[in-house]
Amino acid sequence: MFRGNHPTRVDEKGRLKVPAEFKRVIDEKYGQQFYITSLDGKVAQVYPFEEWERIEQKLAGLSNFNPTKKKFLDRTNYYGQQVEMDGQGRLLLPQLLRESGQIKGEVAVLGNLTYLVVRNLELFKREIEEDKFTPEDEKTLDELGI
Amino acid sequence: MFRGNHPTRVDEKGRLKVPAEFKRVIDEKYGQQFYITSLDGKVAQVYPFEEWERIEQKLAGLSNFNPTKKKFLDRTNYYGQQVEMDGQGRLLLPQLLRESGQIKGEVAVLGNLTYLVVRNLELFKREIEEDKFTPEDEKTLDELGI
DNA sequence: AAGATGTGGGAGAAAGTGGTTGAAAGTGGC
DNA sequence: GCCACTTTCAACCACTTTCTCCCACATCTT
Repeated sequence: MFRGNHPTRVDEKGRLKVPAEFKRVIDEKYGQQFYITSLDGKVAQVYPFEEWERIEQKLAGLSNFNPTKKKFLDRTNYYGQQVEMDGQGRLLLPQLLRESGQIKGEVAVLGNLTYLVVRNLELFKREIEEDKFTPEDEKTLDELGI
Repeated sequence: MFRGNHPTRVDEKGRLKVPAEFKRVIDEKYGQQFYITSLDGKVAQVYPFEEWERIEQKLAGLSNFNPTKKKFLDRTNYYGQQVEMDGQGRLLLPQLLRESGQIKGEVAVLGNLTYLVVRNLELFKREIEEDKFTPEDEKTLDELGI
């Protein structure tokens, strides 16, 4: 399971260094193959290939004419690419995603249990500053006892 | 199995360079023959010939008077052509399809498991931007645990 | 200080591109 | 119906660009 935030950088060739913390989890549980995609073009989602296959299996249960399935696959196909980790533990991010999400230079790599999320650090920071907690948010958290 | 998006271009002669990633899969599992067709004229579907034959076999099980079969064959015959990959790994796209789907210049080649989908990159991008996820879509995905 | 982690860059291989030539198919006239 | 001309197409060749792999150095951590 991936957890937490490890800031790192994407070099000029578009290679993402997988933080050592996450690398350990990968070496333990997964292979070298990944599926990198996105739903919105803003953040890259990095799935160990085994995890992505599980999602495909779940989708397989839906009709091909299900509009949600179509939208989901259109997006993930548009942004997606299967990539292999190199000997230095780096992943080449698809060019389309680097451009649309400005995923270059300083980025945040966030653990999201079964997959990793990569996003431009500066944009992330700005989003957090702008998206304040509302009273409803606080109420929701209260009810959960957080 | 074909997966993900590999943007490429169709040259002035209408030749599609098969992205190396997909080429590897083809060399491994299939021959040099393809059947290129479409159901809507907007996107080209590129089947390794062996896969297309499987579809034909499935259709063979239906009556010739089945209206769905008739429509399907009318369309795929209208757009379809059998083509062979050249020594440089390129496929000549049927002219009809190049025109009706504006499949020229920058295109996306999308893996769709057993076949490839080719579509104009700009049109694809526009479609994704316009076709937003609705709250119902999110609910459906939630229920699947995605 | 030594090992582990992160970074950059260069050489060679692979992928991608464009053009030319010869063959084949199509067309029209005799 | 046959022949000759025209046009299109497919195969091949050669060049350019990109990418991948690997090496070496820098920096951080224990």
